[in-house]
Amino acid sequence: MSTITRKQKEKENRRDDILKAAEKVMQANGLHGLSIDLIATETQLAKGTIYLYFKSKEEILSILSVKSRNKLYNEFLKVNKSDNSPLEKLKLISKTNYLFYKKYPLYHDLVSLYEASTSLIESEEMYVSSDKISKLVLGIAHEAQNNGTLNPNLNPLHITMILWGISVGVVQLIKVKGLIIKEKMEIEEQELLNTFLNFLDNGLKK
Amino acid sequence: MSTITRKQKEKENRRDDILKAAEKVMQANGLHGLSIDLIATETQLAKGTIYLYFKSKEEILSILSVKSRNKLYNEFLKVNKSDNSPLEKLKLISKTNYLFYKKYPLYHDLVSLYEASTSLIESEEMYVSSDKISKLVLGIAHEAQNNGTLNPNLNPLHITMILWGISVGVVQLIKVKGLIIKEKMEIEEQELLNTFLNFLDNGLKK
Amino acid sequence: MSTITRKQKEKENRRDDILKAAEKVMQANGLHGLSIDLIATETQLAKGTIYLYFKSKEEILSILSVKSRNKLYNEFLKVNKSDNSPLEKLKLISKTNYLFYKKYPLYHDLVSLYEASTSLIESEEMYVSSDKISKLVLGIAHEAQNNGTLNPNLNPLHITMILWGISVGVVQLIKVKGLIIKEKMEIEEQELLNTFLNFLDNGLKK
Amino acid sequence: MSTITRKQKEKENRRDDILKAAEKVMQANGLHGLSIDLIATETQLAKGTIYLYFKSKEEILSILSVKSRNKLYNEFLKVNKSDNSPLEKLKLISKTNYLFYKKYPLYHDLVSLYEASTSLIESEEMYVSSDKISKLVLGIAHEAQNNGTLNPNLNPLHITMILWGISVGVVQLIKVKGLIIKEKMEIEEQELLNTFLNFLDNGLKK
DNA sequence: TATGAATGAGGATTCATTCAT
DNA sequence: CATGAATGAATCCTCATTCAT
Repeated sequence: MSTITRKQKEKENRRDDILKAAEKVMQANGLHGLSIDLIATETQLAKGTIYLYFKSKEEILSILSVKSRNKLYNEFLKVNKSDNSPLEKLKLISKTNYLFYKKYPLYHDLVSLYEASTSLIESEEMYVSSDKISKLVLGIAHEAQNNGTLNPNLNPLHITMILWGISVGVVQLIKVKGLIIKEKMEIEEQELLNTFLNFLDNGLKK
Repeated sequence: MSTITRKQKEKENRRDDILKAAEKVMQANGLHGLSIDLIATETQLAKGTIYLYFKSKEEILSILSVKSRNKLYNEFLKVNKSDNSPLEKLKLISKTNYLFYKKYPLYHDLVSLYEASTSLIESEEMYVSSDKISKLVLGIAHEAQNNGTLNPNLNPLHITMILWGISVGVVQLIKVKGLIIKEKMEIEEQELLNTFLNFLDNGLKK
Repeated sequence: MSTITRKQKEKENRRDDILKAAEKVMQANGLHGLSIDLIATETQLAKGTIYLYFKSKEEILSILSVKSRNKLYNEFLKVNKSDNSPLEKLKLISKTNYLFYKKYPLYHDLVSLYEASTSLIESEEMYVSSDKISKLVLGIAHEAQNNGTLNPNLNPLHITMILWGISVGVVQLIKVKGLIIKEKMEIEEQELLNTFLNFLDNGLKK
Repeated sequence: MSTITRKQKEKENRRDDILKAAEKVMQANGLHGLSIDLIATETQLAKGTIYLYFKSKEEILSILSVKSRNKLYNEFLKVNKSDNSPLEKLKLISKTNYLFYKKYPLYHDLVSLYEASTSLIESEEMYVSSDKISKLVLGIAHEAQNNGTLNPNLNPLHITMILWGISVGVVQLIKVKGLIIKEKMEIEEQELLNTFLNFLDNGLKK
């Protein structure tokens, strides 16, 4: 391995350390609780050093957002590899998004950060990570169209985007209104999800 | 008009001026770009003056959020008064939410601010303005259930929440991914909406 | 009664109202919790009106401080009129200062405000109210000197000032360290006072 | 000297610079005239820099208050090491307090700040620095009790507190009324002090 | 006289980013 | 590469006082 590559690897490691630290900080303090200071403390690096590896705090957030989206993508891949029917898979995609939120709340927040705000720079990587997901879902939607199980009124490309939008929306709802839903309306989260999946089934199928 | 009422009216006007200025600032700088300083500049008032009319920045945001939600509520009321079938009304509620976003993007953001964040105090007014909407939609859902047009798998209360979640989600999607959707996917927003409404129709009906 | 005098009387009343309100505010919020705003609210007057009767917040404090000192003076007068021996009276002066603090904590604070800080303007009235007390005590000290009960090493004028200084000092101590004295040192306030009075007796007598 | 120690020393120096500046500001503007802005100006540092060394304005005041009390404690220690009788020492403690005020008026104010206000946080250090003094004086009082020179009516613990209270009180008196005492009463400060010490002697001894 | 709206100088604190070493 | 001290713009909020009506 050449010196250059080794150095690059070391640099990569440092970057990873910093990103890991950033995650840790956010896990403890929430998305908005992230500060360069805290990352520095966590990594035992100097504040200035962080800036040798990332050009801004926003870049860190961007990268973590991409990572989160990739993680989610992997979950979606599993769904796609399962031997469910295309239509079933579409529903599972949505359900998986919910489960992802329950399992990795921070990663879900990071995915949403980009999905639901304009605060992050539009990078190529960002776009790719998002597009990958779209392509995957789109493939499934096409299958469903081809085997005639998808409601013919629903353009596969359109429904791909919509599925994403509403899945994010429902999780957002649960996240923010969860307490009210549970305590004032006495709705169990699980049942709400089931109703949503029922509705989804209804809405998608022929 | 008595002096007292005139003075009250003037005070009301000032409050309105400040709220208008706050809106203007947010229109230019985004929800998070609001600052008392900018409001002061915009209104040509001293910073301290703002505090004669509102006790904190948060109060301003709260009020604007409630106002926005009430505005949206009024739009929903119109839908409810129309002579469409309950099921049709549910769809229209969702569509109206989209139209509201197109017409008053800032107000839509303000509605979401409360829906999607924990940054605002939970005031009674806040809750009421939110609850009013839920109640309205729930009423329609019950009608749809009663006349047998709502899919019996869908609990009216659940579907009320879900309808809200997915409507917000789809608008979020359009807002954030609008450009990509249009330029990279060549989807017309209008058609996307139509597909969504089709999907909604399918999903809700028996 | 001429119009002028009536007006003056009304003016006096207003001043009194304002002063009363100021006291009330301070009773609730402490010396530093006084603000023109709160006085205005309490009196149901406009803020500007306060300034028609007093030229500054400081003037209000000054006057209240003088009043408090006069109130204390009256207590001292009673001591002087009692048929105790001069030496006994000197001790009673000090004890009375303590009792005054217990009975009217606010007035005591107001007396101290002037005694223990440079924040107030030196007005003639201020001086007089202070001087009156000195004169009174000085008279007693002279009596004690004349009847040979006062330690001849103690110049009456000097001891007058010292008596005042240490009396204020001991109350200050109790006020600020009261809790520590009681809880950590397990000293009863009453006993501390008794020791002080014993010490005083010892220190003053021949 | 290792790099680490040198850096620490530099950091210590900066802290000292800031504390010195704070003292200077207070010397000019009084205890309440201290502001971070003025410290920044005085040190030629940016406002934010101050916060690198101290977490709040209050911390600065706390530290200076503790420092002052420790300085006073050292003066008291000298008294204790002298070969005066215990009773004499008690008087010297009080006199030293006065001399301390004359030599370091600001430090005296800072000692009093804690003694006479509730504005500072009760920190452990704060308490210790105060307690140390009490303990010292208490030790002397016990000696005086044991060798039979202290008036048996005076509980040592009580008299310790009282001695502190009256010492502070007399200095307060001189500080605030000094001018009046001198010009209107024509009392020399020195003689007033002597009378006080005489009184003290009388009061304490058997 | 009375009002009370308006002022604006302060004041404390935070934090992403830079730069000399 | 690494450091971490320094920056300073930003931000919210307070309150005694003034002044036009």
